[in-house]
Amino acid sequence: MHDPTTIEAKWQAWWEANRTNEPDLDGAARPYYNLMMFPYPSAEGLHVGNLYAFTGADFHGRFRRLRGHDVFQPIGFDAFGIHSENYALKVDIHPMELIPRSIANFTRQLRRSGIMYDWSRTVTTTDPEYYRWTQWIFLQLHRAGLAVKKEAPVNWCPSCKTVLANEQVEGGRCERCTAEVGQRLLSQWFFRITEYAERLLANLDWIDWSSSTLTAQRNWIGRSEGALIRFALAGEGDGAAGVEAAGGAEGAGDSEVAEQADGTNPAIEVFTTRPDTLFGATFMVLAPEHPLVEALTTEDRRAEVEAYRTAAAAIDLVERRKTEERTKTGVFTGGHAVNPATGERIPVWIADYVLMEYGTGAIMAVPAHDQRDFEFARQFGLEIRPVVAPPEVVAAAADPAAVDLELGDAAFVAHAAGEQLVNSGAFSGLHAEEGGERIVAWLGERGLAEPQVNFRLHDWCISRQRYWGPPIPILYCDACGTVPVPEEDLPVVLPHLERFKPGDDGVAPLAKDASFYEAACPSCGGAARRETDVSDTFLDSAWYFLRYPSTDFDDRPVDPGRTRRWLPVDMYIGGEEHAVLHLLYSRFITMVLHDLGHLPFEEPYERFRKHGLIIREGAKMSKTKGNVVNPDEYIDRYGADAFRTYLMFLGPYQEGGDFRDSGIAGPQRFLSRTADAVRAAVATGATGFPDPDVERAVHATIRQVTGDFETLSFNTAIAALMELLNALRAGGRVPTVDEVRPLVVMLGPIAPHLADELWEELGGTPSLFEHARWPEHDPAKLRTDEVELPVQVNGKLRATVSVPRGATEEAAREAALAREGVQRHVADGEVVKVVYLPDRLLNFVVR
RNA sequence: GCGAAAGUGGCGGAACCGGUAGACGCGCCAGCCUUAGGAGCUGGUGGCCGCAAGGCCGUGGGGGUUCGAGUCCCCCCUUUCGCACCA
Repeated sequence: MHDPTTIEAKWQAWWEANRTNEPDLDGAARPYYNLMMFPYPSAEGLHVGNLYAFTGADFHGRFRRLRGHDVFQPIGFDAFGIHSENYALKVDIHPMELIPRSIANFTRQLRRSGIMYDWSRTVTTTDPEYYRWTQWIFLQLHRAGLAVKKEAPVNWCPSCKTVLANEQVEGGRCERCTAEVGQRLLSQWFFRITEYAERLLANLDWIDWSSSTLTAQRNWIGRSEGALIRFALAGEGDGAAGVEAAGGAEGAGDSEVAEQADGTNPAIEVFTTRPDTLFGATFMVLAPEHPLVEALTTEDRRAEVEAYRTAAAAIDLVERRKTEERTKTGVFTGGHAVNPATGERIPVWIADYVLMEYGTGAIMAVPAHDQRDFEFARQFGLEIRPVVAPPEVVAAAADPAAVDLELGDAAFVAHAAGEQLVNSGAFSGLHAEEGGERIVAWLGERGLAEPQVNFRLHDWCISRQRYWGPPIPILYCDACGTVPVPEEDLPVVLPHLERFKPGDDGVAPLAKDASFYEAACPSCGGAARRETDVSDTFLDSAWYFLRYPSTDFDDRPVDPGRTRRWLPVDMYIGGEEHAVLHLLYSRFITMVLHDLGHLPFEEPYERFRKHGLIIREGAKMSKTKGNVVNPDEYIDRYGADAFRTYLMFLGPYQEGGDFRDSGIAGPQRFLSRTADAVRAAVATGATGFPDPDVERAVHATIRQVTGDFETLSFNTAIAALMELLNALRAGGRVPTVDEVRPLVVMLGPIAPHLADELWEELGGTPSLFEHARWPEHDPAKLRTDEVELPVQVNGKLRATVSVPRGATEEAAREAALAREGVQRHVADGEVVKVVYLPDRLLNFVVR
């Protein structure tokens, strides 16, 4: 049993003294930027989940390095944000004191893990020299018109009188005082990421990412094609429940509608993906906070409408999104609008199932063909009128303009498989999809509709009414208005506030520090007030990878030369939990900086691979369950090499796996036996490949392991090396140094300390990672003269026979039939067919 | 509800284009060695029948395609994750 502690300390010191892990950023010939998601340095220390992620990325980086690349593998700390702030509040230690401690602890843990970090180029987001450039990025977006101020709702605890982050709301209640949480409108800064929605979506077609991550991004962006349709408001008495429009396209454009579309009377605009169902729109629904509600509401309905709006506003943002089991609620406003297709007066309701944030905040309700509208109509007894039907129903009807379609308990939503329009005037009988286009075109002539694309992606709210973040670099001046802080005045330093708790009065912590917010207007020199919100942590992490190669430049965020050489990132490995927000935001920021001329590329990560989640004995790790793995304990006990090997062996890296204490014994034995075998080989000094079977095993393993590393299949790579070791030691044989050398090199990415030690013992110049090359397999060495041919009868395996490579079918048959087990089954009937795949398989088909 | 992924021994997991299911490891069993220690070494280990040779069954369930299906197609069940009334 070898003692890992000594050699791990030895090699860590060696690597550091010789700057083994610090590539020459200006001279590297084959730069390879291997990025991993930098951690949030929690006070509890490094989590095994972090280490799992980093270890896999390190396997990849070290592999690339042994393949001849100059690998840059930096690390940093994402240290701003609500987690740190809340923890600091809990333990009552100021974050400016707590964070450096946590970072020191993380650094200690990471340094002993054997990961090939370049410690000379770290990035910490809370460092003013870093967030100076975070603020600079804000200013670039502001100047480009991509940072704007808008009103937006936040979670609001009426008892604590404070803004709450979504994480602080539990079951609709404040996690601290359990009061019911509501919403409040605040003026906040937004980045207009929606301007980039189309490009962010389009580029997903060519970047090389894990497919599930691409799907998640596509869904999040949520592009839908449809139409914007305008429904004129109907006056109190006019617009009889007319049906004349049902006569057809010509008749439908009644003068009243045309008149009202000219702007004298505001129309209700809706977005729909189903313009084909317009003739079935029997009512409308607005979001409770829709601006037209006021105007639409009739006197007799006012009290009820107001009550509903107030109640809706009191539901917090988190709860409102939880929709299961909620029955539809809503209130009639008393107002009406005109269906532009039928000319009918239809009632306008408000309901909280319509969201102000999506589309126009208003919908045309087609209960026959939308499940939500259907439920709402059933709830309130509104008309349900089918306008789309399956072709067989249409075929059976005398007139497609007057079809009676029976709906059961659900709306009929199909429309893309040949369904046809019915009860839709002149459009009746058309296929639904074509009908929809024709209806939009027809209304378009009157300015009542136009094709439109909508995204579910929202603009990115970056304002946080908290303390622990970079101040937003904006000033408000009575004379000059909103004034950006001049770039030369950056950073706007976050002051050391003793009392940084979110205010009892709802204002941001920085708004209580006059020495912070009182400033001179950079434009007129008069009194101005600083923005007191800080920015979202996601902004810090949206560009950290751009900074790593340029950390030694203090006069620019990114150095053009370094950036050209190292970026975009060659490989980014990280958790799927960041599949959407972090990855999308960093793509957006990169795209904007590209457009503004600061970067020569618009996609930051050429390849992204997600890693899986690690669980503990079948259950998620959590502090409350007490099943959290502390890496320190395991490294103390088994060494970093064995721990790394086990982490990557316990399951497929991209799917995650189950951590079991007992499992670590296997990898530990494997490393120990490898050391024994190598040392035995060195002791005898025998060279060459005396045994062709062993030589073949060496080459087969090289091929297998190389392929596995390419696809991040680390578990099978380790298994293949274990197999090789078993072959080298089979029957108590002692391997030669030549047999063992490729094993040691391939062990490099897995157990770097031991591999470097054994490399040295084999007579190599340290470090392995500087002087060894990944072995290549020789295809000629894989060939055998004899092959084991599986023989089947009717697809069932009956024997395997040894035949010469490339044997003819006759020869193979003869060899197979010579076997009694085959003969017996073949003799049962007549051989009607023989399937022969040379060197692979022989199958007799017997009837 | 929508989206994504996955169901294989006692356990973690292998299996490239359909072609010897269970590699590798844990655990377990037997043996060896030993100052019995949770060390090391050797061999065995899917289930059932059989002294054996060998046979039958077997990749969540049910159908199908094929000489041949863990792998492809259809239906169903279960689990995990993400989104959550997106019009």
